[in-house]
Amino acid sequence: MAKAPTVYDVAERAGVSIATVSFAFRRPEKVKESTRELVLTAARELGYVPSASARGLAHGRTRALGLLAFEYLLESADQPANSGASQPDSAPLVDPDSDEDFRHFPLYVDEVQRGVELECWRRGYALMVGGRGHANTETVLADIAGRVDGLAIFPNTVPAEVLRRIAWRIPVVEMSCKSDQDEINHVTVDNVGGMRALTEHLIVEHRLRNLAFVGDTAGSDQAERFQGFRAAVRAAGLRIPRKAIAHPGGVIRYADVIVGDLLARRALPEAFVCATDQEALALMDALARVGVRVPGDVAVTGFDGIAAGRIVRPILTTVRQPMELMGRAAVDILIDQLDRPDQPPVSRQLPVRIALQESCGCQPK
Amino acid sequence: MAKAPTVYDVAERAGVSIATVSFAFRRPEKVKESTRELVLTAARELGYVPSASARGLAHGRTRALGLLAFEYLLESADQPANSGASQPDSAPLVDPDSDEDFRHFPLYVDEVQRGVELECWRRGYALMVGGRGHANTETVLADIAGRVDGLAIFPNTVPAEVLRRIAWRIPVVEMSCKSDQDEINHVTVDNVGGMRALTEHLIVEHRLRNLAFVGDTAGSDQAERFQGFRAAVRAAGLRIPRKAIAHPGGVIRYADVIVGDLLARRALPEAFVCATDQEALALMDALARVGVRVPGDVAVTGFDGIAAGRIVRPILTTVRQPMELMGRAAVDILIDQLDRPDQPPVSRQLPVRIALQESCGCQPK
DNA sequence: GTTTGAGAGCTATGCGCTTAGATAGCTGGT
DNA sequence: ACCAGCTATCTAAGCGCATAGCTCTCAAAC
Repeated sequence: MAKAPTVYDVAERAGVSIATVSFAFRRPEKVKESTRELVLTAARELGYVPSASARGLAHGRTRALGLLAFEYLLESADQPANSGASQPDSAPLVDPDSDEDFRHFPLYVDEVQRGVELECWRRGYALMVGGRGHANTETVLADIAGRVDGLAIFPNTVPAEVLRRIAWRIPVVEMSCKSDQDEINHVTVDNVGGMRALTEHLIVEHRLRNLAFVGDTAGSDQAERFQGFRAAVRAAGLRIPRKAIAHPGGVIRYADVIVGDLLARRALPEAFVCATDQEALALMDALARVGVRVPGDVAVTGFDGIAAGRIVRPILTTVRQPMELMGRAAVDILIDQLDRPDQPPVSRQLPVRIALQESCGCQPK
Repeated sequence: MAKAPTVYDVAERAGVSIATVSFAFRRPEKVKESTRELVLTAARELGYVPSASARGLAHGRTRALGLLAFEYLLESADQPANSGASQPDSAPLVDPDSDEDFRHFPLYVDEVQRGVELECWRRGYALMVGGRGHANTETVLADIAGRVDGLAIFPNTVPAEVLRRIAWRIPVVEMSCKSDQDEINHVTVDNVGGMRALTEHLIVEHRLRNLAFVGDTAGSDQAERFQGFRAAVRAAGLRIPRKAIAHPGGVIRYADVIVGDLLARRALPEAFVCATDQEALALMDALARVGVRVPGDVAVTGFDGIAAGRIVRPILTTVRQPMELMGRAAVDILIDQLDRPDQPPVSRQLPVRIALQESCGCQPK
């Protein structure tokens, strides 16, 4: 790799000062047309590419936003780059059926991330995505935060304390509902309303009486969904479950245990209303393994609207979040705060949609 | 936003020099444990976050890689951030069936991108993703290139000339088959072998004789697939189609026209072997609209293995690329070149797998 | 008692760019 | 002939960090 040419090289070649070179790129109107041509030509000939580091340092702005990705699946993230590449010349293998891949991607966060990307580009920003990798979250976060003008993060990925320190310097937007009073921006969806409407559907249309809520309710979004569920159950005059069905190790990993336990206690409800699609899918798998039919024996619903829910049979009934829109809204808020600093933190709520499919007993199409 | 504290602020507070602050972070072994504590405490209290711009400038390395995203769908990318967010308090709408979203995401490139991300993080790099937005490709590319230590790009997104200039400064890897002799790295899949195997399947298992290849064959990957198709057809002693079925405006957009034309000429083949999944899906839609049944009247196959192919009925038979792996391999190559400069360009080919599903006439499961 | 050498920390410089303010070259009015 | 008012360009001062090379301290070695 040759040493990269700098403004100095371009300036020398074009016979102007470095200031003119800089202006030729950033303030075309401040430079006479002819000299601008001169500079640009010299730059092209030398293969000059301005250093964003230097610009960021001098200007104080990087024109990049950051996103701390949510790493839901560290196991898979740890696979080395060359696994599977061992037999480059072997005959192609026939692989009749595998939807396993789509169980892991794209998830909720991936679609939100896409929204973040698209909006960043539309607004002329670059996007820096960071992930945990092997380092601890705080290190990675600082790494990203040091490179960008604003930061978007997924819920429950960063300690509030750390977040506050960063929000003190650059705008930060969290893509989840607001927890307590914080000085961070938020993009949320209508968790309560969505889950309430879905639950009402089960009660009114499918005449189900014995509904169970499944999922970890620690996250604030999940808690809101549980709240929406209870509101619907209460409004229908049904018995309100004290608590959600869950497992300390996570519903997804221990779906079999949960199902086995309910079966043993002959306590299978008429419907499993799950806090997330992923939990619903894991539960449907577990139910299938022990021969419980969905939706015949029991209805199952999710929340999010991930692609995997459309691939499985029965298709998952769920509440679809406007994921791309959430990402876009987050970026919109960040850029807004950059353009007009010292604004109070914003909280923007987006609507959701109910997607009635097969797993609740509906016959779509 | 308060002004961000710098090494100077931290140094002053900790009562040391800025060099010590810097060392405390980057070369922990060079400062005494106690002073390191002192510095880190001061840093934490001030909310110090090192500026990556400054570090990049001083050190010459950014520890970030770049990816120029492929923007297959500029229309959708142009939607503003607040569309749809207008009625935040309205009741959730019921939306019985919509898989439209998954027609656009995730596509082939999105899954590759995910591989790039995961591998970057695993290796301790951040990833800068750039997209066209409104600016022209060259501008955006320079913007990204100026920020990173290495660059990954999708095929046919950047003029070779521009690429060469950048590759002269930082390692570049293109995720497609190598076109001519160029000095950039490549990650490829076995386009020829995969398409040949799939075509053979149609000929041998389904006893089809009249096969048509559909798709733009300008891209080098697509050309290889066409080549694999012809090889299989020739080996079976069948008539080799002179050229692929295509349309100047793109198969995807003009699938209806193509189908209408074939129908009018009564020239419907027994199988449409498409160069990409997206083209296959567009074709299947067009066929459905005019009442041609798949796979009853005609078989259809794709290439890529995108999620949307699993969502439609019939499920699309296709050749699955190891997309995540491609992304990982690209990063692997880049980091390798960074660690050991002045190596010759690499080209790594990955194997593919045939996914036999419903659209070719198979009965999976 | 003097010398050596190994820490431990500091000084000083430069990375490549932006930009405020200085300067030089014109035009046109008086 | 002189000055005001432009315009086009330049000079110079950082931006925040990394690091080579230096200084200082103190203990071990002679």
